Amino acid sequence: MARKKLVEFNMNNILEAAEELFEQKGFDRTSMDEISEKAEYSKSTVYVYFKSKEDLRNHLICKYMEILRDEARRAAESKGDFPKRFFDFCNRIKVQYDAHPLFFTETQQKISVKALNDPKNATLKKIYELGEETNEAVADFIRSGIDEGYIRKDIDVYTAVFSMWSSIAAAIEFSRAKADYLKMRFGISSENYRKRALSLLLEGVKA
Amino acid sequence: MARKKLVEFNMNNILEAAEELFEQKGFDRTSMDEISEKAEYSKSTVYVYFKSKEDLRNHLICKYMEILRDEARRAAESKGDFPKRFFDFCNRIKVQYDAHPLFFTETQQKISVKALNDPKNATLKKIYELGEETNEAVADFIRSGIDEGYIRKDIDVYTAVFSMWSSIAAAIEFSRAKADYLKMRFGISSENYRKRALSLLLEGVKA
Amino acid sequence: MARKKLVEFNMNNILEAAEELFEQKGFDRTSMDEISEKAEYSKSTVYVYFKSKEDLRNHLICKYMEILRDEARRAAESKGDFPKRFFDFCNRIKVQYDAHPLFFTETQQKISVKALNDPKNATLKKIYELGEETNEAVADFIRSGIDEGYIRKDIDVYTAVFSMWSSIAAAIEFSRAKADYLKMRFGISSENYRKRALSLLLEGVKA
Amino acid sequence: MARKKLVEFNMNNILEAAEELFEQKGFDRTSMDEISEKAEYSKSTVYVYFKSKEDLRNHLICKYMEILRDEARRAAESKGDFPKRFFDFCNRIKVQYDAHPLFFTETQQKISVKALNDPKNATLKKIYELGEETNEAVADFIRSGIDEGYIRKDIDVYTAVFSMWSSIAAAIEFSRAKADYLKMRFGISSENYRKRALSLLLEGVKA
DNA sequence: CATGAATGAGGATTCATTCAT
DNA sequence: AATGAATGAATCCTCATTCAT
Repeated sequence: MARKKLVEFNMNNILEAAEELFEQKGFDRTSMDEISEKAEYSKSTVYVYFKSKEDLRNHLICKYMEILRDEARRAAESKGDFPKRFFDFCNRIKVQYDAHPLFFTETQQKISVKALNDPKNATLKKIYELGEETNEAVADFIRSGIDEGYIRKDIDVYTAVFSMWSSIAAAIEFSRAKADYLKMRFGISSENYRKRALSLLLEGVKA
Repeated sequence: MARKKLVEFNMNNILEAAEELFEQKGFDRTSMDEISEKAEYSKSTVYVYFKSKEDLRNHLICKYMEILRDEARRAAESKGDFPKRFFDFCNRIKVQYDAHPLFFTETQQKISVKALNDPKNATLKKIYELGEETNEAVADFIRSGIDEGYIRKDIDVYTAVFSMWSSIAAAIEFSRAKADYLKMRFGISSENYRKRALSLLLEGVKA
Repeated sequence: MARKKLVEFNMNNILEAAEELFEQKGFDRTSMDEISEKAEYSKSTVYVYFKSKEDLRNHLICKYMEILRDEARRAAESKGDFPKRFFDFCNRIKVQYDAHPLFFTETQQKISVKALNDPKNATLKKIYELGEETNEAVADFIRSGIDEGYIRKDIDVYTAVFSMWSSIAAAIEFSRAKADYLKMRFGISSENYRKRALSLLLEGVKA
Repeated sequence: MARKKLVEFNMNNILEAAEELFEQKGFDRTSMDEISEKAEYSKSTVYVYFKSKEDLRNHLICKYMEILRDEARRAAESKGDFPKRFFDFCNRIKVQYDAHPLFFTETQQKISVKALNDPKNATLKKIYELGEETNEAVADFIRSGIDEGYIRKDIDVYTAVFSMWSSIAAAIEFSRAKADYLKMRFGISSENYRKRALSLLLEGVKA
């Protein structure tokens, strides 16, 4: 029905406004007033679609987690030699991060705790599930590197999953947060730094 | 003078109260009322010592940066084989992180921007300088690893400085944030995970 | 018609939900959302049947007033010695109060004023009329006590009507509101207290 | 100190404004905005003096309870024949009720429950204590009527305390709430009605 | 130096009600 | 008849900061 589409359309408008503001000023410093104004709905209408500010954030996290899972699955299923696939994956993640600056920050929070505290919240549950699916996909990706013979066999897959993931995130975030500084102080471009840093990571798991 | 000591004493009391609250509830969610109450000073007295809430935070960052620089220098000057010194360094950082959960979060912010915006602010200037001193010390540490022959010669020192540092931070933070999850889901202790993740990092720079 | 029955059925469902909520949380603290949810109708449907929240309350008052009038008439027409009939009446009122905790509160409000302000409101008019019918019935009841010789002849009937009625209400309300307190502090049961208090009232009109 | 007096002065101004508004529009329908405006303080200042709207109400209840206790003690200590003292007491209560229309409503609530739920709240504790002191004073008053021989000896004192008190309240409230109606419908003045109703009550305890 | 008092400017959330379908 | 959507107006409460003493 057109009904359903309209609802989705409205929700997306609000989510987009919220996302942009959260990115600019941070969650706590963004007011529902600002969100509703930016989204061009009345404040009460925002509350029709999202139970609370926190709910709004959780929906965003959900969106990020979906992207993340999809990228991870895509990487796991991709073909080619491992280093190439690794850099491809990192680049795609970088693109997402550019599009959604809160991508990492929000994605790495202790959602599990939240979910346990409020077991009725469907969004939180979904976030948890998406996390599991993502871990599995990244694990598959690592395993394919092992099968290929690029990654050494004795590595602990899940340690690698988390360690790689958090280091990749750190490298991407740093390359962006300190882009100006890196350029000014060491004459190195953000992209260049990122490549080198990711290479070091890759080196760490090589057979 | 006793004057000076008293001032320092009071400032420390307030800073400690603020730190504890920022750690527990986050900066934005902590009120000056709560800080003054916890520190057992009147709210106005807090304003005598710190110009604003933001000023309070900057003082804390300064403290963290000093710790960080000192640890980095200590690592650079330490003796022994590189892997041992590396893990020693990481362990000491971990101890600091346990003592100050905001250690990384606050330390990695884009202070540089702040400093440029408000060039009169002595605290911000100091933070910037401490950052430079720390980088230098970590660079020395990496160089000593190269001299020793453990780290490969062709590595770019400053890439390694930042990459190592952000990955170490990521590993330590993750090991703590997800301790329960790691235990429950993979039966691995936080400490154990951290060791493995840091080994991977070390592997990445090995000659 | 089936139509009419359906309408009545729906109205009753809504009224019951509203009553329960008003009793639990008070009129002002109950929202139309809650009422519609509890009644399992959409909020807009509630507005189809009742013009406003106030209208909902007036319908409830009407219901209470009808009950009250019927009990008063029943008392006036009952047979036996006056004290017996008096306690019977009080007991039945008590039963109604237990079933409808707002029975007294709502019933004793200054409806008359409301009615004068909005002379088009049929519900308010009905409330006023029911009030008059009730007074008449209670007056008959008192007169029957005089005829029987139990109540002294020189009493002013309408003073007795109102005085008795408001004191009975006070005794019943108090016996319930303070049941725990009476038990704990004086070891007297709610029912026992009520009997004694009502006896004192009866004593006051005895010949 | 002048300090303390100023504080008390401010609190009283706010309390008076709140009382007037609560009387006019009811507790739930009165906003903190209105109170602060009427009291001519900023809304935040109101919150400096009273923790919440509920706190404001509790302070008012406290005030009423003090008045009540004082009147009860005064009655207990008064001299003369019992009926005279009884009517004197009722008249003084009536004066207080005229001055504070919420006197009865607020005074008769189930404070005990509140107090138990929030044992740290000093105001609630005080309300409870004042209630006890009042009961004791009214009991003394009844006992003095027994000693004098006016009230019959076999009466249960505490039943009489509560029954008398709630009936007196009911009579006074009714005489005022329905003053217009009584005049219009039965040609009897509010005062006249009250006297008769109170006489009936007195009759009920006579020896 | 230390503090009590006072406040303007929000800030999240609620709610009765209307309207188009 | 029944309802989903939308909202303006409130509502309670918080908070960083200033100022007089």
